[in-house]
Amino acid sequence: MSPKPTQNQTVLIYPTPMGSGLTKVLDYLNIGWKAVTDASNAETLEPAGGWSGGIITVDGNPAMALRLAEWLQSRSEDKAATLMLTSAEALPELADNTDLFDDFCLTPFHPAELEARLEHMLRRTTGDEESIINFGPLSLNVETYQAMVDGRSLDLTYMEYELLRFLAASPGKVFSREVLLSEVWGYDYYGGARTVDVHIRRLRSKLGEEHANLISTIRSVGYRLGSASWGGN
Amino acid sequence: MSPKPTQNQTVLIYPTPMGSGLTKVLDYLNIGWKAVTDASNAETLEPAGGWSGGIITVDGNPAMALRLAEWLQSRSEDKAATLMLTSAEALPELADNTDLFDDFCLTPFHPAELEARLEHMLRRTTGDEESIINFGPLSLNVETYQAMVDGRSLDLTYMEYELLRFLAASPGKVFSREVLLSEVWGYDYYGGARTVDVHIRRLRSKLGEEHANLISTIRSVGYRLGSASWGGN
DNA sequence: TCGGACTGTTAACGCAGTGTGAAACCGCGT
DNA sequence: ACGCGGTTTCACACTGCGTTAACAGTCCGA
Repeated sequence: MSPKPTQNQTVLIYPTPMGSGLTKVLDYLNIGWKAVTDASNAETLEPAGGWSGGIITVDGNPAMALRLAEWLQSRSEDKAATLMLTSAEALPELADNTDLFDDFCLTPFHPAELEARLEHMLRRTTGDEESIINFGPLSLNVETYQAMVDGRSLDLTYMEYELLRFLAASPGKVFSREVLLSEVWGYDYYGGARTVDVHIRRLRSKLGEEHANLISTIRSVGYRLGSASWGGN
Repeated sequence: MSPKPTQNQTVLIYPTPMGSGLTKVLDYLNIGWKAVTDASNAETLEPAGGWSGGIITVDGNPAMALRLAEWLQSRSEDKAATLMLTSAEALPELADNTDLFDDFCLTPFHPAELEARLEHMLRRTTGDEESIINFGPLSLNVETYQAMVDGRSLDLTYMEYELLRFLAASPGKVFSREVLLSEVWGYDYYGGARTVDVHIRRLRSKLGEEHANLISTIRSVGYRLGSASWGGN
């Protein structure tokens, strides 16, 4: 979909401090990161949307590294994207725990290699799934009934979700209250037009102050997803 | 399928002649191989069971290497196990065709690295008939009908197991009660929708207080495996 | 044949979600 | 400045949905 996904992902780094080579690659790929010292630390530092993946160095403290990998694996419900950094000497350590990570990279690494592995891995887990509607910072997963803004997951009720989904299906297009009532609520629904207003309001408030304007009001016409600057269809 | 594949597998090697380092690793892992010169050659040399995978060197003739990888990919219906050998210079060439292979290894390679990658890859493709479904702290062994949470084994009844397995097969996806009834109970089952609720409840209670929220309710839609928010809630 | 485990049904209950009215608020034209 | 139609916001009542517990039927092994 989006050519260069505005990386809202944050990967876990172990240990701290991290190598400068790693920093450069992550910066270049525009991947957010946080370095942690152990599992409990990883828990407290966990970003709102959860860890997108992890880059864990084995050498130094293999036991802790493996424990972290395991924790990360069990933590994330969808497939965890974990990459292990290891010297050739520590490789056998990994060979026995091949199910704790997705990929590994020998140190010292060639930046291009790490880059390629990271891109490959993150693309994989970001999952080019279908049935995902994206619109600006908004992202609706129709299968899982989950909604996100800026990587922060929203907790929407049924009607709110349906309404937002309908609007997002035709971004930029304006819908009158009558149309919304008949399309979202049901063809034979008979109710006051206030109903729509209130649901729009609840949506806006859940979107947060900063994104409330994602839904714009067209006075005496109806509502629309997207601000005026967005070219509709 | 095959629990421990007594290596009857044959992997495709390109180009010929191959490096002696590669030979050693393959011999050590007891993996059969045949070296080919091009795609048509690969077709005539193809073993009875088909290629189990490929190890393709990019440098020298990148175009042919990519063509071979593509051929191999299209040849095997399940995911082809293709490993590319490449120098750091030729890496960008690969980065644009990331869907043509499974993994790559920089040359000159450390034998232990190649060994680890091959094992990981081959285990993945041959043994990917993993009869174990993992989801967060949950783990279902389909063959033995055992379920575990946090390493603690659950004893589930038949229906409970079937239901949980169905949910775990598509983690995160929401299923309506009707779908669950028809998919889990049977195509022509006619019963109250409450039946699903009750089984969900029994599952939750067996999962224990701490993990009851593994199954989340989507009001007026259905149920889903996975907590409401992707990270902490 | 009996008994226990598994499965499905029913009904009561609590509550989140939803809809409604009214009041405050705003933009816009006169 | 004023007033009007429309919109936002709030509080409240109600409905429908999910949860839960208890019960009845069924299957299967001892």
